[in-house]
Amino acid sequence: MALSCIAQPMSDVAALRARLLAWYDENARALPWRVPPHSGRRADPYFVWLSEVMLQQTTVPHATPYFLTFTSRWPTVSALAAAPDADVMAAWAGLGYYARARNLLACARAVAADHGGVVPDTEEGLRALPGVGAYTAAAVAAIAFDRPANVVDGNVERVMARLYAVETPLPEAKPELKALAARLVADDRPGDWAQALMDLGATVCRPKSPLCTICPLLADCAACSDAYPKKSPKADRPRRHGVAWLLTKGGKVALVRRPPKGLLGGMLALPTTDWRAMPWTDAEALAVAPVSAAWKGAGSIEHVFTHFALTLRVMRAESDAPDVEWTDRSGLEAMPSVFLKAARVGLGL
DNA sequence: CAGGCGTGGAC
DNA sequence: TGTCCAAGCCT
Repeated sequence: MALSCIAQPMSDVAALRARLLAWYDENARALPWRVPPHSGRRADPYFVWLSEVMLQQTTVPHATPYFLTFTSRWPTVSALAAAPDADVMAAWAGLGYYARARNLLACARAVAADHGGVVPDTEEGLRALPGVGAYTAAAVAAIAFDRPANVVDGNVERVMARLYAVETPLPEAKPELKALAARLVADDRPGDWAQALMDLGATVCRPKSPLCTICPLLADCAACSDAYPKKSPKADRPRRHGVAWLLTKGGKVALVRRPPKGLLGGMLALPTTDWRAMPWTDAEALAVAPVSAAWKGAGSIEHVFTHFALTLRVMRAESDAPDVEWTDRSGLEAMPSVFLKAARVGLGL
């Protein structure tokens, strides 16, 4: 991309805002939790909050079916608050970052118990809820309540870094990028402004191959390329090894509930050994098997988490066991993806 | 406050 | 294959 960039004076905030809002009027994405610009309606605060939590570090295509399932099954925050933990965790299975589901339920119950089932309408009130950080509080305040909050997510950081050719690398540049975004916030259409910036980042000012030739902020932009944001090098990812125990009884599989905190916390899972740097020999693994049985190798899977890669061997046996939950094949989908993959391989599916 | 915390898709 | 993510939050 070799466009010539002639950035406007930094003072011309009103013109920049007008250009982006006009672009948004024509190009706003239609999403299930949204209302179109100039519709005269506000989005349901529960829908906005739920969608924002699901979209944390998660793509729109991945989150959308979960959003539709949740809102169909639990149409209000009070309905969600009344749901059993196991139902909500199972419905979240596959979406990742399971602390979000635990906090989601805690948040819904706090809203039901402490706020009469009404989502708080200020950044401060929202920020006090579990799982609601600076970004989500600002996003809900702006989008659901039209408050002039500074909504800064990864999209907005990228747009600011390019608009102003910020040389500081991420994550160090975060405060600087947030301050640049704050200069553009105004009382006019704050919800649309926030969504316009994020839509621009998602569809035009993309991480790779930005569409600078059709960008409504081309004349404002100091970069007109993907040369920004600069990024600090990230640490490499270690590998760990584990063994998963696929214990069957007839057509059923034994599942356990993982401890409430930490990796995959609170989720149904296959029993496993520890996940450690050194691969497990058969003898080492069998010494810590959950039950004595005729364990046989049934394959292995690779799975990549945020901060390590896992090689998980699957050992299978037919037996009985105490303190487990027996599930049929359909119940496997209540597990995180790593265990679903392991179960499928072990069962030969 | 740097690191823990998932997943599936793009290239 | 490996690399880089995508609308962050919590401790």
